[in-house]
Amino acid sequence: MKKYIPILKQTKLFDGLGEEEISAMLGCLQAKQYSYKKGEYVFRQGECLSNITVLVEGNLHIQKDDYWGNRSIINTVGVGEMFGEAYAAPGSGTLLNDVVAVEDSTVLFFDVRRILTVCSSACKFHSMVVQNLFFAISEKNRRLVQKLGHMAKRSTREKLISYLSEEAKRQNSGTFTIPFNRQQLADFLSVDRSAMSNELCKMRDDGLLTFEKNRFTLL
Amino acid sequence: MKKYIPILKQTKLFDGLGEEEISAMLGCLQAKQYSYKKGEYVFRQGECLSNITVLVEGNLHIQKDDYWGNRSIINTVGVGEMFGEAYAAPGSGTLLNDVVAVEDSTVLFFDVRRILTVCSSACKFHSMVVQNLFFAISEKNRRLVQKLGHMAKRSTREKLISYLSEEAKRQNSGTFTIPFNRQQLADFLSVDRSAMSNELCKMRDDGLLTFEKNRFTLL
DNA sequence: GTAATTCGGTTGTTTTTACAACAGAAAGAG
DNA sequence: CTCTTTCTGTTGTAAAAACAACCGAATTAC
Repeated sequence: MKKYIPILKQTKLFDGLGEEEISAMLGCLQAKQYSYKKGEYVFRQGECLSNITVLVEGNLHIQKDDYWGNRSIINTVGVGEMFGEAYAAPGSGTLLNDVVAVEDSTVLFFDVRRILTVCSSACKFHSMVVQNLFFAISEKNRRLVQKLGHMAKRSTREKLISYLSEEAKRQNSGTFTIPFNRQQLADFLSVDRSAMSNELCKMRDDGLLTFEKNRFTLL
Repeated sequence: MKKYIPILKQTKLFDGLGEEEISAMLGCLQAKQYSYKKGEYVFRQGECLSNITVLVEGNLHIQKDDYWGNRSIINTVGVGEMFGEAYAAPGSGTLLNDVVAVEDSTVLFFDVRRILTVCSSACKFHSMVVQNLFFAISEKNRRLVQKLGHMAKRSTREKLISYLSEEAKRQNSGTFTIPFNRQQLADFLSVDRSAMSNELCKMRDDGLLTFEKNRFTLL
């Protein structure tokens, strides 16, 4: 687990802490490490969470499948990102979505109660971590609202423009890659894949953008 | 401002604190009180927030209008609820939405830095309030994900069922009222009002539900 | 009380999307 | 290398939503 400390140092959760301090906290927070093969579930809808987790290898999707097989991708989790933090509060209820590995992935689990309860031992960074937790979840909140903004658009084209513009802005470049293939992007925006594919090509023909695989350029 | 202390005592932000403690904190947090007439803006998109606010009277909508006048209602804020907390972190950027009073409303403003910085004076409840803040934003996060769930549904009927079912569950009753009129509900679910109205009536004819104004019963 | 405005429902038309089926290209397995 | 599977784009059709226009009822303003 030690080898992931440089990654943890980069996370929002441990922002401001040194490697030695993180190392000390790993024990204090009862960190556990699990690995998942591509396609495996990390969590399933309806489960009770008692951990905050950090992805240290791979890629995850937070998603939901309905009775008819329609998939909706809520969010992606990249290396260094956290998930499960919205269920840390007592009385949060059960998980609303599935969390699934879209690549071979490794996840660190931290005991929620250990984070929220100031421990008696030497590690005095709990209050800092709680504030980090608050900042991190704030950012997620803002991103969820942005996603709502994409999905609120009435047409597929507008949804695409809304999403791709944000991504360009976020990556500070008119050329950027997205973490989705076509089907996943359609599931993320809640539209039909073939219709979306069609719309993308029309937008290219209209001179709005170019693309190759998951690399896009806005014009 | 004192008269709102019983309301503040009921909020998630001050959960666990007594009236005297809240009273003390009002000064410590530099609370300010503002009132808004129906239709007035509390905040506008693009503003910088440096306050966490609590609604103590009235009703607010967090919403966004696009260039063509399409309105999208992100969320409602009821008495005792908080808003702006997602922008408390440094580097949060500017507000993505408008916040508007849909009734005559009164709002209390609290200085964010005062909340996050432990003050030197006697009031020792800051860490508790930060944790409360974290729990509150967690819940908002889960509700946003639920809203994404409604909006991810492909048809207007499914969106309605998804939203109304959740509302029934939340209010623990098959009969419940919603905080929207028809236009607002349409803006909330991002669909056309007349089409939605039509669909609601079809659903009633199909025996799925009954309604009168903003009072619904699921069958 | 009357006028004006808002609100909810209805209908017909146009536009958009979903759905289904297929084909070529690319990627992966053996 | 060859076979299989996945991925992306394409097309036509059916279904659904958006849009516009209108009406009566309810609410609000004066």
